[in-house]
Amino acid sequence: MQQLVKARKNGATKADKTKARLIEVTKRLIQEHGSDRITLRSIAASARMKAGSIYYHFNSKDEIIRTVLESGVGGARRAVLQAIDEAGADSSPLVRLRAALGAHLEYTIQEHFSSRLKAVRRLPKRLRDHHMKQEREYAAIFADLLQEAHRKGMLRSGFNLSVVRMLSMGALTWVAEWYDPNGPMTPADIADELMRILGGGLVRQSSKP
Amino acid sequence: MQQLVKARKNGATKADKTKARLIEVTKRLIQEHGSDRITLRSIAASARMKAGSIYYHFNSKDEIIRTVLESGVGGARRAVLQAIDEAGADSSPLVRLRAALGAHLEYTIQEHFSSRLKAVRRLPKRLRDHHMKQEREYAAIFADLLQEAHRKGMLRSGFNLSVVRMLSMGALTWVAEWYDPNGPMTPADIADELMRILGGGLVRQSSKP
DNA sequence: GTCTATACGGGGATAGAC
DNA sequence: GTCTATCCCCGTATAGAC
Repeated sequence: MQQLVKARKNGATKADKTKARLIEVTKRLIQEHGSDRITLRSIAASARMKAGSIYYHFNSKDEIIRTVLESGVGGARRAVLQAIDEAGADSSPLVRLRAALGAHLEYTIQEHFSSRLKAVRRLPKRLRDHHMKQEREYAAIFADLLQEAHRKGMLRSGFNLSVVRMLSMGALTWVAEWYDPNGPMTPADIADELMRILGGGLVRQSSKP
Repeated sequence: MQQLVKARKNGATKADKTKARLIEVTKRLIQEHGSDRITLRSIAASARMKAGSIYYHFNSKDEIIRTVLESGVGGARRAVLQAIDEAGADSSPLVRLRAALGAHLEYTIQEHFSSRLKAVRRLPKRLRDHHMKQEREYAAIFADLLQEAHRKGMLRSGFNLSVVRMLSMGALTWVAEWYDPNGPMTPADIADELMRILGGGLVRQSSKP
C-alpha cells in the first residue's frame, strides 16, 4: 500500500515495525487511560514521534483505534479458547465454563476490556457492525458451553440461557469497575464465587420465600 | 448568589424555572446520548437558548453535570427504597432484595445509570469523592439486605457477601449495555432470572463437577 | 435574563520540507 | 519516514450590548 519496494530484514520493513510500535503504545494508553482521552499527539509522544507522522502509517485515528480494538477482542478470544483447551475437551462443560469465565475475567481486568466494549458502541456504525460480529462470536463460546451442559441434562430447567449468559458475563465485565488489585480477592477467587452462585445457589432451599 | 431581589410568583423566580429546565434537558440528553458527547451548545439548544446564557445559571459545565449526577444517584436511591418499602418491612429480606434489585435494574435501564456511574470517575477528585460517598451509601442498601438474610440464617455459608453483592449489581448494571426494549424480556423478567440464579442455583446438584 | 461576538485552547488532519 | 507548520472545526468560557 504505502511502500511498493520493501527492503526487508527478516520480513519486516521499518514501516512495519513502526506501525507495530504505534499499535503497541496505543494499546497501552487505552489500558491506562481508557479509550477516550487518548489523542494522536499523546500516541505520537509515547511512540517518540510527532503527531503528523502517524498519517504515514494510518489514515485516521479511527483506523488505529479499530486495529487495537480488534486485537483486543481477538486476544480475549484466544485467551478463553486456550483456557477451555487446557481444561480438556473431555472435561465437564461446567469445568470448561469455569475456565472460560475465569479467562474472560482475567482478560477483562488486565486489558480494561469493558472500556473497549463500550468504545465499540461509539464507533461509526460501519466499523461498529464488524465489532459487534466479533463480539457475537465471542459470546457464542460461552453460549455453546451452556448449551452443551443443558443438552447433557446438567442444568435446572426454566432458565433462559441467553439471559443467564449475559448476566454472568456482565457481572464479570463490571468487575473491572470495582476491582482492587491490592485487595484480598484474586480474579480466580471472584470467578470461583460466581461459579459457586451458578452451581448450587446462594440461598438455602429451606429459606426460599 | 445571582439575584439579591427575587420577584417571586408562587416561590419560584424566572431564574429558578430556567435553571430547573436546564437540569431537566441535561438529564434527558444524558439518558439519550450518554454523559459524554453532550455539549453546552446542545444543552442550550434543547432548552431553547444560546450557550452563553447558561453561564447566568451555572458557573461551569461541570456544575451542571454534577447537579444532574447528584439527582441521578438520589433518584436511584429513592426508587430502590420505595420498592423496599412497598415490599413491606416485615417481609423476607429476600423478597425485599428482589424488590431492590428490580428497582435498581429498572432505574439503570431507564436512566442510563451506568454511564453516570462511569462519568463520576472522570470528575475532578473533590467532586468525585462526594459521589463515591453517595455510591457507597447506595450500595449499603443492598449490603444490608444481604446481611439481614445472613443473620437470619437464610444464606448458605462460604460466600463473600461483598463479592456476591458486587457481582449481582454489576450483572444488572451491565444489562443496559445489551437490553433491547423491543425484545421479549422485561426488566422484571431479568431481575427474576437473577433471583432464580441466586436462590436455588443454576446447576442441578447431581451434576456438579 | 438572554443575546451576539469573540477569545482561547485542543484535537484531527494536511502540505511540503528534509 | 519523520519533521514542522498550519488549517479548520468544535468546545468551554467571557464581555458587553440589549
